[in-house]
Formats: sequence, structure tokens, C-alpha cells
Amino acid sequence: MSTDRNRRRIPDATVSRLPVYLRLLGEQSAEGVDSISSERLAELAGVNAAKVRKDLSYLGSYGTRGVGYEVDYLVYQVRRELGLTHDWPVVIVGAGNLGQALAGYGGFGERGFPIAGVVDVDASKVGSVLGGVRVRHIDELAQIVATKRVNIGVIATPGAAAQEAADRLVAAGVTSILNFASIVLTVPRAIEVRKVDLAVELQILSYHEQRRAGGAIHAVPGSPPRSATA
Amino acid sequence: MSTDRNRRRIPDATVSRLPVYLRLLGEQSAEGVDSISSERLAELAGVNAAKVRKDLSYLGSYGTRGVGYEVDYLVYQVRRELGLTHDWPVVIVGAGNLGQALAGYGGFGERGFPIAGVVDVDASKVGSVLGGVRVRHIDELAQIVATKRVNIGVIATPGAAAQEAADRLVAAGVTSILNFASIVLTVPRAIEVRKVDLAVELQILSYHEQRRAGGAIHAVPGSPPRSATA
DNA sequence: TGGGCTTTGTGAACGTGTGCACGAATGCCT
DNA sequence: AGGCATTCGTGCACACGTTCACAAAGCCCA
Repeated sequence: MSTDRNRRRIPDATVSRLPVYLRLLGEQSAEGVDSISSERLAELAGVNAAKVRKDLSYLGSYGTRGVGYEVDYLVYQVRRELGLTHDWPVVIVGAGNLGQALAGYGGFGERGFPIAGVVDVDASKVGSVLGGVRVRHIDELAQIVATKRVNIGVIATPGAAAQEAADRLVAAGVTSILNFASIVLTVPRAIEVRKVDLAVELQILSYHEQRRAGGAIHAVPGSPPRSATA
Repeated sequence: MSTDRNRRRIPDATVSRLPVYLRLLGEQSAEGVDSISSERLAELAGVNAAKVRKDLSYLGSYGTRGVGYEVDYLVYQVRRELGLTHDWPVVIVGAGNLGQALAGYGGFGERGFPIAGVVDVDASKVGSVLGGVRVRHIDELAQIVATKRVNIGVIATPGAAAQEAADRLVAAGVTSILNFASIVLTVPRAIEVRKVDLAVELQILSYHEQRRAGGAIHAVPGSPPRSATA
């Protein structure tokens, strides 16, 4: 605490890249690599080396000029900055297809986000076991959040139920939400929300495909579009 | 009618919001709303009204001053710009937890992205039926892509298999990839790749939680601080 | 010990995205 | 018809993000 750990604000763009660096650094460490240059890390991450250096500089001056960064030490610093020095239990709302897949996906707990519980409104789903966790009724949500000190909620419900799920999560005391439903959630300003929307991603790809096809309206089967230019 | 609607480039940030507007406009249309103002649409989308107007202005001047935008017409224009005037069949690589959830998630086909096939390397998974689609062996990938004219591939494999999956998709002729695996894919420049990474999203939330907690240091389990220099 | 080589950290330039503010266009009402 | 209220479309300024380029700082070796 004597260290100048002031309220440095790290740019959003950097925060979103730190997890990528972290995973790559972990892999390098596992392969026995002691030291890594910004150039090499940039290559692995698919970005510019200057960007890597600037990103890492927000954590502090942890590199050695002429040498690079000590991998293990950098892993430690990135983990600390991301708050990964301890586990963050998460609760999943919705035990449908997606909820099941998320619960069944082992990598959750391994990466420091153990599943504190899975809840659903549907009584017929309550009691079944997903990924080693028994599905509980959503009325137990508040209790789960309180006893397991959950800060992060995951919404894996259909869109129609998502706002209700968000309201309940907030009421239960959750302060961060990862939303897989295709709706815009309304939550208090203090709540951090991130959205993962499959349909949006596909439609963005569709845009680029359409563009690639030269904007030709009809890509009807039988006549592959061919750009005249270039 | 000026036909020079061609090589307008729409900013990435705008492209990523258009799908959101589109869904909201569809809902409004279903509720019988004929006309909508940028103000109202902005409210629904959770963004600034000026941003909505600027975004929509990239499509052309489709609003009426003093009135707003005709909902159905705008839906048509957004769909056209996003290339949603026809279906884009997708192929899913990986029939594990996630692949099953994606295939089972009905909203895929409904939104114009019918599942042309699901493939896996694991012979024991081949033959099972997911969401009405039979799982086929990955060696059939090229044939599926060719016969069903698939442009978009979805990677739902474990990280270790993702690059191989990407290589096969590219070789088969796919030009856009939606990657759910936690690795940075290496693909030819012309291939459009979008990544959805659960771990990254959770770690970003973790950062904000850690920050919220005042950066309080909880004891670090197994990470020894620096080797020497302070 | 000093010179040369490597790589970091960062100032500065450039590019992209956001939001305000206002003119321009349109419908409605008298 | 004319005036008024409304809402779009966009120029402009500012904030944020990216990349370049280079001095500073370290290591290695003669």
C-alpha cells in the first residue's frame, strides 16, 4: 500500500487485450520461455508491437530495455491488474441450451470463474445436474449470491426473460452482468454489462460478405457473383 | 434515383450497431408502429440520438424531417445494407458442448443463417442429430461448403483444434469465420474473422469488479513476486 | 571500461468515433 | 398561405485509439 497504486485508469481497448496477452504469456511460460519481447508477443497476439508496449506500460514499467519482459512476472502483474488474484464465482440464469453448454464447459472454473449456481424459472428443469452443478429455482438466486459472494451474473435466458433476469440479479446484489440474450438491458448505471450476441456477429459477417460480393443484390445459387473491377 | 450507392464504406462502429437497430425496428413494426424518430430509436438502443442519425445517414437519406423514419422502409434498407436480403447458410465445426448448443439454438435459421451442416473430427459423434441436423465427419466439410454455397463458418472446437478447423474452412472456400475458441487464428488477409471469447469477457468484468473494490489486494495464492529488482 | 547492439517507454502525429449544435426540410394548424 | 413546431442531416470540435519514431536504458563482449 505504500506503493503508488493510484487510480490509474486503463483504456477500454487495452483492458480488452490484456486477457489475450495473459493467455499467450501463460502458454509461453508453460513452454519454458523466460523472457519475451514486445515484438514476439505482438506477433502471437496478432497486433502491433508498439501497441503491446503501450498497453503494458499502463501497468507500470515492467520491461527491461534491450531484453524484453520476464514472462512469469508479467503474468503476475497482468493477473493482478485484471483482478484475477482470486476467484470470481458466477451465477448462471437460464438452464436452456446455452446455460447447459456454459455449465458443461469446463474452462469456466479452471480460469478462475467457478460456477456458484445455475438457476431457472422452469420448475421442470430444477434438480437436473449440469456440469456438476444442480439447477436451482430462480427464487434461490438471492441466497446463492449472498452466501457465495457472487459479483458476476450470466444471463443465458431467451430474450423475453432477460430483463427480468437482470432485474433479479441486480436486486440480489450482482454488480457485473454478461448478457447472452439479444436485447438491450436496462440496469442501474453502476452495473457493468457486457453483451455477447450471436446474431449481431453473424450479421456483421454478412455485411462483409455482401460487400465482398460487390454489393450485388442477388447471390442466387447458380450465378456466382464476379466483381468486374480489378 | 442515384445509383452511385456503391463503394460507400460504412464505419465499423456503425456496422456493429445496425443489427441492433434492425432488431428493434422489427419489434416496433410487429407492434404496429409505422414511423419512428431517431430520439425514440436511440432510447430503445441505449445510445445517443445523433449517433443514430449519423449511423442511418450512411445508408442514405431515408428519414423525413419533422416526422422520422418509416419503420418498414428502414428495415428494408438496413437489411439490404447488411446483406440480409437472402439467407447465408453456415457450417459449424465442432459438435461438442458449444456446437450442440449452437445447433440446438433455433434462432439461427430464423434469423437468416440456416445451418448447412455440423461436422466433427470425432467419429463417435458422427451420425448423432443436433437441432435437426445430422453430424457429419469433417472430411465432408469441403463438399458441404461447395454444394450448399456456404460462405460463413463457425468454429466451436476446443482451442487446440481451432487453427486446424480454420485451415480446413479456408481451404473449403469459406470467407468469413466466427471463432468461439480462445486462440488467435492465422488466416489469409482476405478472410474476415470475428471472435467471441467467453474468458475474455469475464476477465474484463473481473477488471471492473477489482477496480470497484478499490484495488484491494487479496492474498495471491501461488504467484511469487519478482525474482530480484524492485 | 567503453562501444555497439537490442528493446523498452513515450511524445507526437494521425485516424477513427462521438456528441453538440444548428441549418434545412417537412407537416400541421390557423 | 404563412407561421410554428418538429426532426433530420451534418459540420465541427473534442475524445479516444493507433502507429511511428526515437531517446533512454540496459546487456554483452572485446
